[in-house]
Amino acid sequence: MPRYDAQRIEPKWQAYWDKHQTFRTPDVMGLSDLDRTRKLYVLDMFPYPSGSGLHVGHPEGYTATDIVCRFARMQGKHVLHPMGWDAFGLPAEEHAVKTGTHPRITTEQNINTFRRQLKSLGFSYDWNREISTTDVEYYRWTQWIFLQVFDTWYDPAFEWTGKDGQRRVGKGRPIAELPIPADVKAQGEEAVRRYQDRHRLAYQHEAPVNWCPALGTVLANEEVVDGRSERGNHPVERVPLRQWMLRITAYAERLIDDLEPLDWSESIKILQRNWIGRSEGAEVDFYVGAGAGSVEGGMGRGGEGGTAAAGESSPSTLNAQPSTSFDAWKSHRAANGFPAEPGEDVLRIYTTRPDTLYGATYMVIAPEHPFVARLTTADQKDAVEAYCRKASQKSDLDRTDLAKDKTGVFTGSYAINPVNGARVPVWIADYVLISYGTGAIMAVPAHDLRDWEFAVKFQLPIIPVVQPPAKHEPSKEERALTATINGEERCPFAGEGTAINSGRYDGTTTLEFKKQITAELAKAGLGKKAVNYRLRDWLFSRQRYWGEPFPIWHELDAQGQPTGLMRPDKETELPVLHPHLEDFKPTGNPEPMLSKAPEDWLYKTAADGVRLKRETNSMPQWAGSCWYYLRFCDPKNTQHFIDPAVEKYWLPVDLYVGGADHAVLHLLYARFWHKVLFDRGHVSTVEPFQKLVNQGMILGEVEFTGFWRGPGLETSPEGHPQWSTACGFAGFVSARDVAEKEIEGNSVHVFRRSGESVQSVRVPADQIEKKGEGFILKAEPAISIDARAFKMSKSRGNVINPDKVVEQYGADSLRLYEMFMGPLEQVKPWSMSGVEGVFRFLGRVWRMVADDRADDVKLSPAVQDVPASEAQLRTLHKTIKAVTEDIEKMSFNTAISRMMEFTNEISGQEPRPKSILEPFVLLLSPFAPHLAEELWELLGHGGSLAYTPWPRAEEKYLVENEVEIPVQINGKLRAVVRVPAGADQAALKAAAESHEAIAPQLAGKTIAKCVVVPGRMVNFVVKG
RNA sequence: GCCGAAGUGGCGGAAUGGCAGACGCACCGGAUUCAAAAUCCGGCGAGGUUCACCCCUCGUGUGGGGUCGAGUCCCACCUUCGGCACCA
Repeated sequence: MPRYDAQRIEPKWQAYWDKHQTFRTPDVMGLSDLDRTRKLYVLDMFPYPSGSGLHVGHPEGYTATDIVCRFARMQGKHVLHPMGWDAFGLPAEEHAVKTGTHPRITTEQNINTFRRQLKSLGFSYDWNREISTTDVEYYRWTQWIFLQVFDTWYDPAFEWTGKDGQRRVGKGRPIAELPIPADVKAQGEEAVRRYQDRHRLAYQHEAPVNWCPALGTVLANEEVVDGRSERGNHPVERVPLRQWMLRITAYAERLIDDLEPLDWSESIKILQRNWIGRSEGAEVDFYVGAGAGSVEGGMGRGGEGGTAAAGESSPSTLNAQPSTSFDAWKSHRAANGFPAEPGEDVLRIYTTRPDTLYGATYMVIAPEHPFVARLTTADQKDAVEAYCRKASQKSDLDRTDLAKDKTGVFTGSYAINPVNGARVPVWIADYVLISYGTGAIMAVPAHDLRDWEFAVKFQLPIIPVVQPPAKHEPSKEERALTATINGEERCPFAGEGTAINSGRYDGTTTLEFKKQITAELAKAGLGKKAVNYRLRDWLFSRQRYWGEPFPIWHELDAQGQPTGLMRPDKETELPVLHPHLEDFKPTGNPEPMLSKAPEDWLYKTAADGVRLKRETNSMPQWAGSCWYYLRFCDPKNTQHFIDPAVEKYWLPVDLYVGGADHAVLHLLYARFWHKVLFDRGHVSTVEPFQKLVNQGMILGEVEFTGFWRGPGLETSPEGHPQWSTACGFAGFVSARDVAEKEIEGNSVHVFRRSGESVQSVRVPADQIEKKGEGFILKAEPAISIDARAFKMSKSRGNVINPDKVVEQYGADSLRLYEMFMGPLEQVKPWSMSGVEGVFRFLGRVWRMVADDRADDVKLSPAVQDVPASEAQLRTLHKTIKAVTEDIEKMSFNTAISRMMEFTNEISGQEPRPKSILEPFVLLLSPFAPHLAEELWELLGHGGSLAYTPWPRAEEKYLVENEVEIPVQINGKLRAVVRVPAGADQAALKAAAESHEAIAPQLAGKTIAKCVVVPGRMVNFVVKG
């Protein structure tokens, strides 16, 4: 009695594909046909093999790509479809801390679980190409690429033609080609090396890390929540540490520009553009002199005495007499131009509104700005130091969270506005970030909301310099900042208009003003046009064990201290393996884990006698995922990271599918590395991923939540309060009377009327009905209930385990259900009865072909070698056409409905011609490959159908003799007429007019107009 | 706050500007069965009308606008979800 038995069929075909290497991609070298129009590279975002195994979210994207690949193979495409593991990362290391198990062992176990699970779903990966970022032979090349980045500097002015044949400006060039200024060269070899190091795309920089003293370890950003450790809720400090940075900002412009032609959704492109955050404006130097006082001749350095001089300045008097040293400085600038480095006598600021320079009434520098000490006068010293200390302890989050309240402190010093010679006080405030622009701003309170807020709080002068357009209404935010100044209600204006109080520029429009003043400042050597990015350089080091070690050595002096000079490992010395560690306990200080390595790993003496210490930071998890798509093309190559001919054939990835959570960082980082490799001639395309699709998240089953006041609840075995009918209904309050509140970081529900807190409880669906907009309790219709699907999480207990689904319904059902749920890119809730539904469909397909009453597997007696009827052929070819088009559009849910329609129609018929069932099985095969293979075999074919040509929809079977055409009167449907398929306008109109339901309605009325669309519809517009 | 996506039956969803609700789930009725499971057939937006077949009105978040005709296009707003959030 063989029913549809997924448990029998699926392992059988998985073993068959394995044994026959059905999905093995032939090597490019062995291909006679290198026609690139035939190649298709389809890539899934490879998973992090976590200890909890596969999640139902994974097979969603993986099934979609698998369908595309199986479909493409049957259309004769040469498909590359690999899978691997993004296996470095924290959890394995944390497990090691707890149990002492080496992360490599944990990782291997997890990978084995993932591989088994993926194989059980029947994906057509070429498992010969499986790679893990933790493989020694893989990260050897990750380290190699790092060395390429290390060996590169960015020349923004370089004009060249890339491997793609395009002419462009700006190139990552070998460090050996970096021009060395004569004065640097004169200082000797060491100075040259340090100069080069400053220009590399991989460079070192002091940056704060999250150091948690209680845990004795450095934490990743995602392990820090609200300034405390996620684990244990201990305080986290920000301590500066030497870090590796990658100069991604050098590529910001190209990362924006090259986005344009890609086949990505516009919203992802916008997300990336916003992340890069390009802004255009000007850099302007404000003179602070040798302490903003007087300067005798030349451009003397500030020095120790500088701050004292500033202290002598009179307090905030705008438009005071410019000092003579300011004049001297200006003429020096006019003669020599705007210097690349600002020097010590000026504060360099960045602004997008150079047109508001006349309204600058003070300046602000970030607490970390290098000029803080210099500009602080003796009497302000204590206040400034206290402020900066406090600021350094705040995390970025604290600084932004406290946005409502501006803080700051006056340095005691003044700067001089280059456009009008006004003396403006210099303040320190943490609303200015050291990491953006120059870390210093000119404040124009009249036209900047933040500056306004600050100026109001500290009573600094506000000078309007932009006249709003005549019918300007202040925006919401502007109005919110309304303040009483000198007895007058005023608010800031951040928009564009015409200049006032701006000397000879009065009357100029904002746009024109910007252009003019930028040009004039440039001519006077006081400023220049500048572009800034919100994007920061990429902090590329972690203090972990389970990441790629850096192939870098630090030179040590006689005392064993690092000199700051570095030596990369030679290519032939790669890979740099992990040192052996006995235990994985944290170091107990902010030093990286690898500093616990044995001496012989940490130190060596170079041939020239210099003592060297290894870099002890490790690379972030992003590193391995930045280039895996390249390695998949040539995973076993021991000579190159990828063979150039292979790269040229397969790249770019034609379709890349993954979660939207990687829409920004992973894609940006990978694109950046790809561009560096392109500039250095290692890859032939500018972009790695031609088409990108983000699958939507799968949520848990819909839950109904009620709110309960007072006692009377039961307790679940896990100890959570629980409701059942036995509790009655008296304790419920309406969901619409409940508000969500944050109390000490936890969200709690409170009853609006009394403020008392209430319990949220799950209510079974059978207690609920729909009323109007929402849901209510059947028993208590006044009580409204929340209905929502939540993200799957262990704590909520709504996680669906794919293994269980496969066990109960089979992989084909899981695959089909995930595709049938709705559009791939949409967020959608899980529903077990939906799985049941597609399972029943597969059962119907089975019975349409196989005899489920026989004792062994054989064809249904209704399936016969008889010619198909016209109607059957039309059904088949309509289905072929629709399914084919839907797969091409990646509209898998509608493709499946089409196949259901076919089955509904054909399965009841007898006899069922083999000739229409066979093509149908082929249509089904990308979606439910195991069942399709089994039925294909049953229909008398040997071997796999994986390379059988895809059925073609033939037009001749699609034409209908008669069609139904809707007839409307005044746009409302009134009848349907049957007419011959090719009926022209006149015939259609005639048929419509004479229709028994229409004729009486037209009688005696004037037909004002008649719209006839052949093959579509007829509409009479009548009067009277 | 800014940017993006989306609001269609009880639920998931379908509809090149042309018959709204395909397909599936849930539910209801029937057949089969000793009975059940499984399976098969039928019904299923709301309201009205009718013995019945039929037919009519309303209906795609809200309000407006264009069109012979709008779920689809335009304007304004509301709600939900995602991202960013002192970036000068």
